[in-house]
Amino acid sequence: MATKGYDFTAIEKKWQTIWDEQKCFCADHDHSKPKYYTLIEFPYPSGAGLHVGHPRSNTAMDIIGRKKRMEGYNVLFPIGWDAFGLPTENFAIKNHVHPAAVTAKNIDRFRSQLKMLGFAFDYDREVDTTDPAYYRWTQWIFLKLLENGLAYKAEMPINWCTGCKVGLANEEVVDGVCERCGSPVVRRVKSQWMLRITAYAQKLLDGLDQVDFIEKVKTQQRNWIGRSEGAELDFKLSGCKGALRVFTTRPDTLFGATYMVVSPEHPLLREQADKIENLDEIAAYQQEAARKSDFERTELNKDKTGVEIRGIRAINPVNGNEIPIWVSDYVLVSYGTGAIMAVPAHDERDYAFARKFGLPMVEVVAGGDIEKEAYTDIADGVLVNSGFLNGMKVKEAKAAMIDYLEKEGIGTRKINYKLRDWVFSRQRYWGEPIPVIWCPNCGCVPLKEEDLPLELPKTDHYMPTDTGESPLALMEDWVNVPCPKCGAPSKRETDTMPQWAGSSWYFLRYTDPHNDKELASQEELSYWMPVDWYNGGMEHTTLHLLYSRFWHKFLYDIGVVPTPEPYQRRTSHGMVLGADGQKMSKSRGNVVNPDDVVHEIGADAFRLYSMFMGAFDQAIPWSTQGARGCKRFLDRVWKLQEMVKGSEYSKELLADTHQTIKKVTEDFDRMKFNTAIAQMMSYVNAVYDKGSITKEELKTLLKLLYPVAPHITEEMWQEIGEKGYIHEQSWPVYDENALARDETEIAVQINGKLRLRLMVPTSLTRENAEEYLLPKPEVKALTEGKTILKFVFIPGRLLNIVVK
RNA sequence: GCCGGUGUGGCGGAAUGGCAGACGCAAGGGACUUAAAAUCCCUCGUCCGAAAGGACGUGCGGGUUCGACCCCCGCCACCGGCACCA
Repeated sequence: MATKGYDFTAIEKKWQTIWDEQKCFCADHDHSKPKYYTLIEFPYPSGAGLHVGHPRSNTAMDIIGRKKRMEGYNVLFPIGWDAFGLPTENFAIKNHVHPAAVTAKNIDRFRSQLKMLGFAFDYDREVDTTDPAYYRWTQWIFLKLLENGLAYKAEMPINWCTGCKVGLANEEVVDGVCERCGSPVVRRVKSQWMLRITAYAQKLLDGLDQVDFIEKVKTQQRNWIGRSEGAELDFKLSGCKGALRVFTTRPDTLFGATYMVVSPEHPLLREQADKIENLDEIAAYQQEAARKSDFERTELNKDKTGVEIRGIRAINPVNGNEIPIWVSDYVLVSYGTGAIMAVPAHDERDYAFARKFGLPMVEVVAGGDIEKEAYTDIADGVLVNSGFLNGMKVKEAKAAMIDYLEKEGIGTRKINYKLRDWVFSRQRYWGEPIPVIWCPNCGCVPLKEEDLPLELPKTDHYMPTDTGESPLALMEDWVNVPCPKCGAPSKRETDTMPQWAGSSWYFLRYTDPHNDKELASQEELSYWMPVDWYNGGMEHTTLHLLYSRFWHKFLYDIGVVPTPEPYQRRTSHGMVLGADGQKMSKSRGNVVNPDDVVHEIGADAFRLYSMFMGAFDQAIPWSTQGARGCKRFLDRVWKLQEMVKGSEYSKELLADTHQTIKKVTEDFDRMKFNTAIAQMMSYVNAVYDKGSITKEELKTLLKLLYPVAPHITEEMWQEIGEKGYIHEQSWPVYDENALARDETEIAVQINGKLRLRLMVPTSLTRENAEEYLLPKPEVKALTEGKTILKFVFIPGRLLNIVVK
């Protein structure tokens, strides 16, 4: 459909060239002005090009940044490329093109698409995570983590993707399949590099109190970290030596522990193998469990499975009862100690398990009916059948039991976190090489800082291996090196880092992107950090956002960065859905291409629609018709040039003009872009009703609209004969006094029902309303012959008279 | 199952204790035009009514309040996240 109106193609090209050539939006190196650092999640340059959803976040922060510049701030709004990653590698494998070549091509495409949309990025500060000059510092941070005991290698059950042949972080497994390739994920034991994020669990939790993140992000992070308080205690074993250690949040129910459960991967099963009488049965169960991911284990939870370990039993430390030990996959090896004491009377899962296998149950908290269900209330219950705890409330009993356990040396107070350490290795080519060497004499030898970056060897052998080794393992020239310490023939680590590595500190590099002495200078970091406003998707709340806070806090602790938190404010945008209300995807055929949209209605209209389509934090379906409506609005704005009469603010529109400045200013700061735009539309409608606009009014409107639609407003600024650029102007301010009107319309209600609308003086207050309003004939007619019980007046809003 | 979010016209949404439906889309009517497009103007929640006007109306059921889309209690549906987390 051909749309007429202003020539957006020529105008947008013109201004993009001017901005680019004159470097209008490069952050100032002069630090005397106050700074403002706006950040978007840097894109992964996929082969599909920019998605129609990208502009939503980008435009929002572009608006904030452009407005902040007009308010006198030195704004940093950088862009870069999160370019390591599996899709690129997979594409390279499939099409026999080197990942580096694919990446370079994709970045060029993304850059030109972003420029086409007119974002005010500082292109002088572009970063690329695959550039050795960048990942040199990613590797440097890894060495620091290693040096500080936060990186370690561990043999542990990991999620093994049967498609990618790599270990995945738990966080990367979605619905039991690999987040990236969709293949089933199984459990497998492998030696992996781990990062001890759990050491920062409490700091990550506490830090949330100091930042301005939207509440649901904080809640999600807190839940993810999952702090719980309880006790860790030992159950002695009968039939063999040793003890079984468990974590419990309900030490008060210890008298009710009637059996124990260990996870299928629990070391007890190996250590006590010679005592266990039914090893075959247990081995079969272990094998079955290994095939299931955590998700499947939980999905099948309606029918609990398990095997009793015969030959060893446990002794309840408070009453000396000998109780059975079971193996079941409803207990996870990765949480707590991988073993539990089961209190079926007061835990739903234990209850279901005990019912299925006919295990005994002892009520130790009175208040429920354990014949019907587990009684889990912790507020009102009173302890029974529990020796010295009898008669206590749950909270009191918990404390008393912990004291007892500590006194008797059975157990200790313990805080546990749901958060698990971060599986950091990938058996892939397209990632940062982990800079360590394995020496037969010295063990793990880190590279020296001056030997960084350890570059990815340029090779065509980037195919994954069936053995699960990294492709780098096959490159003998690269792998075989002398030990830096003793000179003995050694081998390089061949695993690479996950994509999350490069994105965990990129916001630091933006402050000083060309520094080849340190990741960024103290001077630049102290000026720019923290990021003032970071917007991104909810899907990154628990992965990227938590990982980068962890790295940042670590860097703070070792004195590399000046702030304990990286981001002061975090907001989130809603997804852009297809026109059918479904998630956009190639297979559904509902994908909208930004190139097509810009071609038809221009970048300004696209930006405008992205912000107008609905509440910023909600998912909204795309509507091509709706986007055209925004183009129509810009055409109406363009034609205002022909309607200019007079210079200063006109009396007729004075209140409207100031109201618009106020509304737009406040709504932009609150991310209520849709209502800010609606206000400008109403203002333009009012101008059309009046038939003319003054020069000052038009200038103000253009400034307000500029952050959303920068090209058309720059052009009109010039067209109406103004000097300089609109982006150099200062943001309009409103005058509270000018908002005042003499008269205002109020609603008149009788018993809460709307009866009429009335113009009254704005000055009318609660005190004088009754004597002014009651004698009015319109009001009198409504109250005729009735008794007035109550008179409610809200200035400027309404009058409600309660009558009988 | 747990946690979070959402529920308002034909559609996207607005109103966070005070006139429900701003703004936009779609639709219908009109003007301009040889005609169409574009543009401009009007109408546009449902029901009753010729109209004036009235009744009903924000997922459902209760409650608080002079007054509830908004707050409280109990449900339902959809979306998202997490999950035998002991």
